[in-house]
Amino acid sequence: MNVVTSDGTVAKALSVLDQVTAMGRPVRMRELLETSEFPKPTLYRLLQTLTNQRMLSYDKEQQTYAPGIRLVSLAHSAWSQASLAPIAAPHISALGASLREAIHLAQLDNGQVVFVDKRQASNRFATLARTGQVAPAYCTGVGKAILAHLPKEEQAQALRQQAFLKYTDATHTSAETLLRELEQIHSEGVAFDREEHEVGIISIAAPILTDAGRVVGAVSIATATNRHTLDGLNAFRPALLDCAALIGAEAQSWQSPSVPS
Amino acid sequence: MNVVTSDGTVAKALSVLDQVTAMGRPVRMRELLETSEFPKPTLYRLLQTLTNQRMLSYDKEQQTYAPGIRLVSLAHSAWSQASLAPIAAPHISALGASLREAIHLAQLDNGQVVFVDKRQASNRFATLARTGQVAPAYCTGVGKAILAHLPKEEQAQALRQQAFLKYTDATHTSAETLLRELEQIHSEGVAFDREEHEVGIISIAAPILTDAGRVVGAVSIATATNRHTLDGLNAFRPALLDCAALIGAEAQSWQSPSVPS
DNA sequence: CCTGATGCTTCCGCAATTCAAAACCGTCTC
DNA sequence: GAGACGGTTTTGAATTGCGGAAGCATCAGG
Repeated sequence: MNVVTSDGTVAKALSVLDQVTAMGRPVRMRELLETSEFPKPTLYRLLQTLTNQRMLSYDKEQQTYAPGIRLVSLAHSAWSQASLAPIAAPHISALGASLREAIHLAQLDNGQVVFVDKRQASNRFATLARTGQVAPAYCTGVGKAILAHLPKEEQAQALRQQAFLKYTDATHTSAETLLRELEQIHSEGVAFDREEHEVGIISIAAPILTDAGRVVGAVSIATATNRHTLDGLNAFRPALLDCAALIGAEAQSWQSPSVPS
Repeated sequence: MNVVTSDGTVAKALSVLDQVTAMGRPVRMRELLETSEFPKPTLYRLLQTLTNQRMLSYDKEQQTYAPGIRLVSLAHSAWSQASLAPIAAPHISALGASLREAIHLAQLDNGQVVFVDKRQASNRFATLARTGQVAPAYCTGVGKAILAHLPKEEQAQALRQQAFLKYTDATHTSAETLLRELEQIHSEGVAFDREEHEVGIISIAAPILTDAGRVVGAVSIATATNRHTLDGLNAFRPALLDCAALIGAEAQSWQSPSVPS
């Protein structure tokens, strides 16, 4: 069992891909070079390869690289196979319809929370736009709900991956205080986001557990402080837990994260 | 300038990734091995690498591989940067609202059409394109609209990539007949899908052209034969062309496909 | 024009990765 | 217990990837 030995060329290529996508706009090689750990010709070759593979698209005029459309089609398969979204869809739709608030469905990936589906109460157009977005686990309702129900080993691993940046006054800034809350969440069965990620945004989240007791994701009801108080969110608790239970029952077995030490 | 020399390990890894996603369900190594061009240990190593990189997820119980959630988050960047969707969103929403039919927004990738956004008017035909889905170019409205407006060189390249499988009685089965229709589409400005991909489904599509005259995608209005006739679709032509023009105007410059010979 | 600066691209010898045959191991079946 | 089947590991050979250094464009300002 090899350990931290990041495997080969593929890893390097993907790291470059990550870097490009993270920029959030078309970038020139120069800009990447500043951040990159790779020397110029290597970076160049990797960009070439990724472009050939259509994972990146290259604008000849501007000499810029941007994520390629191939990723969109790859993600479709991933979304419809590897995510809870297809299974959960009817349930979160029902939940979203019964109470007029935003519903989020999220899963954990590499210590981060990935939103795999959303239901927006007000405008039903913005839904897909935000699917796939990532957020830190330690300061979101869904993130904490998942973390709290992770097996010890994996939880420790995940906690080590948290950055503990202070987004707001309420953000946890250390593993210790977070861990204390996680224990409480574990016993209570729901997690709250108390404006920890964004001021004015609160949520109540419940973990999605399989029969075997494994967490596979979380659902949350998110709202704004000018619409509800934290205490007010408690009213949603039964419906939320119900929804999470229904999804969990259908998500029979699920792939394990399989993260090596 | 090396030509068909598919570049290295990254290409191989991605080809395996493609193969897994194409299966549409979790697969065991054995199944992949049957189709794969790689010998067993090589395939094994590539799967390992992809799993380590979280591009695939591995179910220890079932010993199966499935697309990883990392793809979903990667795609978010791709979708919001490399696709027309963000720019086109308001326009296709408007179009979808004014007439109650399904709107599709698509782009070309490697000879295939990738649906980057859609608006469903009624829920009746949920089987239609989901975001990220791919379809052949030669037998869809959007596909033909794009092909018809491609520069000669790229068009020839794209035609070579078509499989010309006969999905229905109306499907083109050769480049010759398709090319003839493409010429007509080019002069007319819109393309029709005459149940070429699926029986009972028709559409009218318009290319999205930049100021420079480059085609960057297509919009279509799709419906069922029991709701409209092909002639009936003509009524939508002005609105569709209008929408396409608006999107094209905003899509200033766009990355070129950059596919080597 | 030249000249220097910047940033992309190519060369090329060295070395590290990748490759795949063969052997090995763990299960499941008869 | 023997045999078949899939998955995993080993290992030497060699293909590939690597990256320093040098080569080009392009664009300033002199």
